[in-house]
Amino acid sequence: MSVRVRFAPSPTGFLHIGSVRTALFNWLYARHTGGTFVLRIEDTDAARNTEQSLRTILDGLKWLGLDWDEGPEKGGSCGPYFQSQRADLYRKRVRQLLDAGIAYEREGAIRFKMPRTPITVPDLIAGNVTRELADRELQDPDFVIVRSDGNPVFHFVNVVDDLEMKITHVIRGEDHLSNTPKHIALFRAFGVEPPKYAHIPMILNPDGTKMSKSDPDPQKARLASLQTYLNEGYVPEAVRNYLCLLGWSPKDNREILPIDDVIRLFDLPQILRANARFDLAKLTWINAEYIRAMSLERFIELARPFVGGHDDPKVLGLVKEKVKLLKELPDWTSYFFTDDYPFDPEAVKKSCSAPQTSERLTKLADRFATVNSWDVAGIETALKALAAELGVKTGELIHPCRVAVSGKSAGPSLYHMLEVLGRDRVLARLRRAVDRSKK
RNA sequence: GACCCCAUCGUCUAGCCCGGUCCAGGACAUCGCCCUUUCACGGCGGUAACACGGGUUCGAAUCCCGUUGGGGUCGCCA
Repeated sequence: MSVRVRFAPSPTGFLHIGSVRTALFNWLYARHTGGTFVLRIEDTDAARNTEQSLRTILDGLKWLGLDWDEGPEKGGSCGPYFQSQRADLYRKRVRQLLDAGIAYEREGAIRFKMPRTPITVPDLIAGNVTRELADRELQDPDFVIVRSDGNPVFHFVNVVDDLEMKITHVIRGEDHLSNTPKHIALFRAFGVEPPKYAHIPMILNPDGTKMSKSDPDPQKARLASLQTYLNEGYVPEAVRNYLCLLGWSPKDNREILPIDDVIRLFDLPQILRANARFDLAKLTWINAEYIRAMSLERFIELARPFVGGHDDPKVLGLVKEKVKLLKELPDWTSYFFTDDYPFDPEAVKKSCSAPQTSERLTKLADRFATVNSWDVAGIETALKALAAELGVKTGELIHPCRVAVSGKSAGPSLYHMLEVLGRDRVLARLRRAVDRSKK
C-alpha cells in the first residue's frame, strides 16, 4: 500500500520552525517512499484563523521547496482540505459514535467513552509506549469530542480526517505522543486500524527551553518563526539542509548534502529520540557554504529583495564569497552605488594614519590616470610599480586606497573592486579622500 | 502532582539495537599557527564529552535497575 502522510498546521500566526521541520520530515518520507504528501489546514478555530496566516504557511512551504501533492491550490480526491469545510463529515462521524453508544452527551458537550485499559502506541521512533492514566484522568478518562457550542475538538477532527484521507503514517511532534492513545481509541471506535505513528523529537531554544512564537523574550520568539530566517537572508536550501540535521543524520560525517541524497537516505526508524537545540551559528555557517557554492544567477535571484534594485552582477559577484547572510549585502555593496558612503573611523585610523598617506594617494590617483587598460592586471601593475618607486610595501598603498574608495577596511580583492568601480570614480574618490584629510 | 519520552565535547551528531577494533570519530563554535593587500575562504594543530550511582560480564559509551537533570502530556486550545 502506498504511503500517505500529511502536514496539518493551523493558520494562526507565523509558521513555527518546529512545524516546518515536521513538514520537512513528512515531505522527505513521502518523497523517499514515492508516497503522497497531503497538506491539510486545521482552521477549526475561527476566532484565531487568518487569511494572512494561511498565506504565510503556503509561502513558507514553497520557499523551502516542500511541494504538496494534495491540498490547497492543488486539490485531490480526499478534499476539501480545509477543516472548516468538512463539518458534514464530522457530524456524520459523531452520529456514528453516538449510535454505537461509544459517545454520550453530558453538560451540552459530547464525550467519547475512553477504554479503561491502557493503550500501547507502537511508535516507529520511540518504540512501544504504554501510557498509564494521569491521576487527573483516573476519575474520568472520557474526553470531549464536540463542544457545547457544537464545534468538534482537535483530537476528533484530526482522527476523522486522517481516516478519511487514508493517511498511513502520522509523523508529528513528540508533544502529541501522550495524546496518541486517544487517537488510537477513536480509530478503533470507527472500526479501523490506526495509521503508523512516528513522533519526532522537539527543537528547543539554545538554552533548552521550549521554542515558542509567543515567548516573552523577543530574541527567542524570533528564533521560533520561519519568517525570521527569510528576513535575515538565510537561503532556503541552507535552512532546509540544517533542519534535516536536527534529529537525523546521514551517518557518513557529511553536514552539507543535496536534498536528493537526503531523500534517498532518509527513513523513520533512524530518527533520533532526543530533543535538539537550535544552533544559529551552525545554520549561518551552512548558509555561507550554500551561498559560496551556488551559481551567480541563483545568488542574484535570492539577493534581489535585499539590495533595493542594485543587482549589478559584477558587484554581487565580487561579494558572493564574503557574505554569510543576504541581509549583509547593502553593507558590502552600498559604496558601489553611491558616493555618499560612510567611513569607518576604525579603518581610517588603522590604515590612513601615516603622515604620507595624502601624498601617496595623490600619486596613486595620478598614476591610475595613466593606466592604459583599466582592468585587474593593469591596476595591479600600476599600483605595484608606484609602491616600488616610493620604496614602500604594496600594503602601504592598498590599505589607504581601500579605505578611500570604500570607507571600509574589509571588502573584496582591491584590484577587482577598483575595476568594477571604474576609473573615474576611483580617481574622484582618491582625490576627495585627500581633500578630506586636509580639513 | 500523576503519567510518558529523553540523556556522548558549549551545540548538532557517529558509535549503542548485534558488549572488546573507542584512553570515543566528524561538524559548528572557540583558541593558536600557516596562507594572504583587507575581510573571508582554505590548510594544520589545540581545548573539549560517554550525567551520577549501583549491578550483569573476563570486559560496558554500548545491556539492566535506581538517582538526578531536561522535555512533553494530563482543556468544551490546536
